[in-house]
Amino acid sequence: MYMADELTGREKLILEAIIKQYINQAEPVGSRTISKRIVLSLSPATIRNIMADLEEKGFLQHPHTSAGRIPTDRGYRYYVDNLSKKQSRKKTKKTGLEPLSKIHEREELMEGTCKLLSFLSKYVGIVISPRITELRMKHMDFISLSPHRILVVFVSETGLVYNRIIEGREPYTEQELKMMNQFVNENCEHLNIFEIREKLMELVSEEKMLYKNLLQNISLLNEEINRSQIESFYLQGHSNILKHPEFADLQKIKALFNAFEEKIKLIRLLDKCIDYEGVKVTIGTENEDLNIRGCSIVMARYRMGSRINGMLGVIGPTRMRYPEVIELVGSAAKIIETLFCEE
Amino acid sequence: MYMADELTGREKLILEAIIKQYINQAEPVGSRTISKRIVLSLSPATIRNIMADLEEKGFLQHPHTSAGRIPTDRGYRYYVDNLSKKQSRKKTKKTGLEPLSKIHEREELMEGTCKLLSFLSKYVGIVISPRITELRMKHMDFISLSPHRILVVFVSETGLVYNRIIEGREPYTEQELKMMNQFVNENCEHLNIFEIREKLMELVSEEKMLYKNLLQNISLLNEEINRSQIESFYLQGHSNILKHPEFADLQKIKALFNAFEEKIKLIRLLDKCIDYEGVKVTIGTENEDLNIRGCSIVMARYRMGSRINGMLGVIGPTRMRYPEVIELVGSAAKIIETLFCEE
DNA sequence: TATTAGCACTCTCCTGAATAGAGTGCTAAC
DNA sequence: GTTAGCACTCTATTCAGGAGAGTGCTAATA
Repeated sequence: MYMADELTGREKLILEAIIKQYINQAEPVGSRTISKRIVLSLSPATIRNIMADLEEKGFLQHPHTSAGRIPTDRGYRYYVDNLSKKQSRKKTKKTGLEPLSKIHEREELMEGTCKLLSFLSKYVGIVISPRITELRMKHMDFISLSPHRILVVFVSETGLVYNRIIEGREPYTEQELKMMNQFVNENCEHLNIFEIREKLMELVSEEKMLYKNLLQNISLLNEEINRSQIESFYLQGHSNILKHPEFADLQKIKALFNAFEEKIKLIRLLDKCIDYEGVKVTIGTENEDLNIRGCSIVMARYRMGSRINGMLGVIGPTRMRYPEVIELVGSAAKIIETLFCEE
Repeated sequence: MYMADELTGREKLILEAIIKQYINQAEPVGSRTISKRIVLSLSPATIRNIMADLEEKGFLQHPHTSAGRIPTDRGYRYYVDNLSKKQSRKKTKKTGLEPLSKIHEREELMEGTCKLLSFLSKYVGIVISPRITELRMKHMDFISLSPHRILVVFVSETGLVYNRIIEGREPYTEQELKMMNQFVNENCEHLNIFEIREKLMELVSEEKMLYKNLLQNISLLNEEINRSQIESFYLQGHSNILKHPEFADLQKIKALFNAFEEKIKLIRLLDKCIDYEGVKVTIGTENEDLNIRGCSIVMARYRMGSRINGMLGVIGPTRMRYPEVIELVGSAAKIIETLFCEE
């Protein structure tokens, strides 16, 4: 799939110059421009020859005969993998993410991170909370709302709070709830939601019938767990995307905004980076979702505690300021990690 | 401001016909079209005369000399107040909101309502949860996360859950927390968050020093309360708005999407309907926010229990299917109310 | 052999003129 | 009061022409 034709030093230099220029100006880059910009003093004619070579190899393309070149997705990929890395870590200057360290509440932190990602990148920010299934219990409450309905509050060791209402066919007694509460909080610390369910099973087999109704409905929790993933999804900066000239076309805007509203699809798309160490960049057609063609995604996962994964990142046009955004996303992931670890 | 010139029966009929036609077709309406559509058999020339009258009175306008008429904001207002009402309640046919009655969890219900509002209206749906300050306590939990941080879970009588983390300068003991927990749950049922704070004040003056640190920081809750309003705000159907021809202009889209991202401003805008009984319609320039010019808002508040107010509604172009949307929003408010009352 | 200058060629974008079409406003007749 | 007729206005579309940007190729040059 990925042809291994290496580029000469000069080709690399020119490819990089073209991409940088295009990222800044959003217009096809001509040979004259590069001839002037570049350190090597080469005439436009020479540049043209090299450009033709780069086009043949699939790194550049031509909107039409008499226009300059623009990078292909493959061109961007080469740039991200081979050309942009050196400069990316110059000094650890201000990232702009500093305000985050003052937030101590999950929802607020997630939303705040998302806003900052969008604000600093000028693209669209995404943050996904850790799944509840990855969290270990610190405290759990079963609160009676009505004889048929229990509110379950789950607090993780990392301080994240999830709440769900479960609805049963049979009524519960306050008595039952109290016992549940006590049992779970005394016996289930450090367990995740599945393990807690196991423990409850054991309890029932010991003291049969006492919790019959309760347990029957605890299994409902499982269905609910899946849904909770959707709720913990943050997307910010929709209007940012409109500032970029590649989205001057109404059709493209529509397609993209449709994609943004299908949270479930987006989550699936992003899930693919969950095994990836570090910042993952997905460029244009590397994404399967057709509505997202023309866009790149820069994502990183973050860990909370032992193996608790959430994700955050940025979506923008393929013509993205990659080095800057990659660093931003990386820093954000690190900040979130340290914020939740220090407790 | 609002001139009281009444319209003749014929003028009303024609104004209504023009507005209906324009709402459907989104194009300036000519005299020929109306002449054919209308029950009265009048020639285009006569219609033109009446149109000129309506324009003089401020109900219609002319994009340019040789175009048909389009309604002014005032025209829409007259239509909504005087013309559209008769048909609006024909039969209580299916609203499409039925799936809501199966949802029993606050966040899910709010988001689901918002999605349905947007889906059924084809405009943008808005839902605002009740303020925590309006809610009465059913249960409250103070859970220790670390010596300096307490998670406060507040469950209202209506089953809404809010959680906040408060951070103190002085450390708390588990002991103190337990006493707090017990005291609040035994003495503060049915109270709102402010009243609970009062009660805690009393407690401290009785048993001085014991809860010193705790109380000092309970006041922090107040700051947090304000912020919580922002979190309970749902907006859905951004891409719907792009389907309407009045938003073919990129500038308009940008302005509107900027408005959508400034949640706080939006909330303030919508707050104005909180004292209004029934469904409130705000048309075009009746809104102060410049970014929202060209849009109408149809909102209704809903009550949960005694005086607990939330709001829901729809934002769309001034060329909106008012009767239908007004009925939709009204039904949605009623459904939410009954869902939370029956417990 | 690599580089460069020169030049014809291609394609886009902008402008202005011409034209068709929709709908009005006015006048005079019914 | 209503209507037919007609001149008029304004928009939207199409088409041709010209400027501009940038290429691709060829032949000359170092």
